[in-house]
Amino acid sequence: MKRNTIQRQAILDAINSLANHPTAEDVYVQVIKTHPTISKATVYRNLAAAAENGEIGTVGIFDGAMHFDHKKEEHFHFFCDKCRGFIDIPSFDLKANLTPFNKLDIKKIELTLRGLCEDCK
Amino acid sequence: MKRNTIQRQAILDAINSLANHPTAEDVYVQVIKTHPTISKATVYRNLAAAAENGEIGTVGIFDGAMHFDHKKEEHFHFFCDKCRGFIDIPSFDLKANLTPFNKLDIKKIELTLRGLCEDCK
DNA sequence: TTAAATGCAAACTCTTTGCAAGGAG
DNA sequence: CTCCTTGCAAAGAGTTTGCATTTAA
Repeated sequence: MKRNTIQRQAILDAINSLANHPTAEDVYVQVIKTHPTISKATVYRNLAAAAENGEIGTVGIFDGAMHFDHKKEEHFHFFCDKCRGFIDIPSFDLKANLTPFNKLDIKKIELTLRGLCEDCK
Repeated sequence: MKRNTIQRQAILDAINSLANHPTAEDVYVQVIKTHPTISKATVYRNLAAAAENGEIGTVGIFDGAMHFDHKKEEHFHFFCDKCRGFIDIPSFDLKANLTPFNKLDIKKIELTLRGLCEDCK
């Protein structure tokens, strides 16, 4: 049975207020501003559980660390190889291109574009 | 000036003979069959250099470790969440969907589908 | 009351790095 | 003869886990 702890709420608030694509470390740094005694393990545990439940999304591992996403709906990402930031790309339909693979049970689509963003190019 | 060492050649041979999407560990295990004294650090260094040069590709981090790819041409991947294996998906054109983002300098497209493969579903 | 969640520290895995020795060009 | 590359071992980073304690329900 999942419990509504102060820590859990603070972590979800943090990921929403960042509205970024933060790592566990980013979330931790944000949370300790208001809850200075929280443990980093609690941040990891809650982020993993929230991602599992679909309460938050995961972007993937960039620069060595998993990045989480406050948006739950399917969308794609552009990752700038220079400033290391993300830009959201709205989801579009790929099904027509995947009909030859209709034997596969596709549950999730992860599309990441890499290159240089407008400011960095 | 890049040198043609025995180790470098053995590592490239290994990734081609595996023809999989092996991790550095997988490549190491393959290489020590014929070169038992090679160091794992050498495997990591050569894989990183080869990926940098475009001699090999990278698939991304799955199950905690980077997976490399003997194929250099752009293509996509399906990753089975049960058997943890990859299936190659031929590249298809996404440009039409990305015209609203033509300010971005897109250098690489990484598309990973996740779900269950034919055998696992 | 009681089982789930926390905090802490240690452990774990993958990867990188410093340095002396080896080897390709 | 150079200096790039290797092997080794240690370090590093991100993440997970064991366990006693706390706390939500």
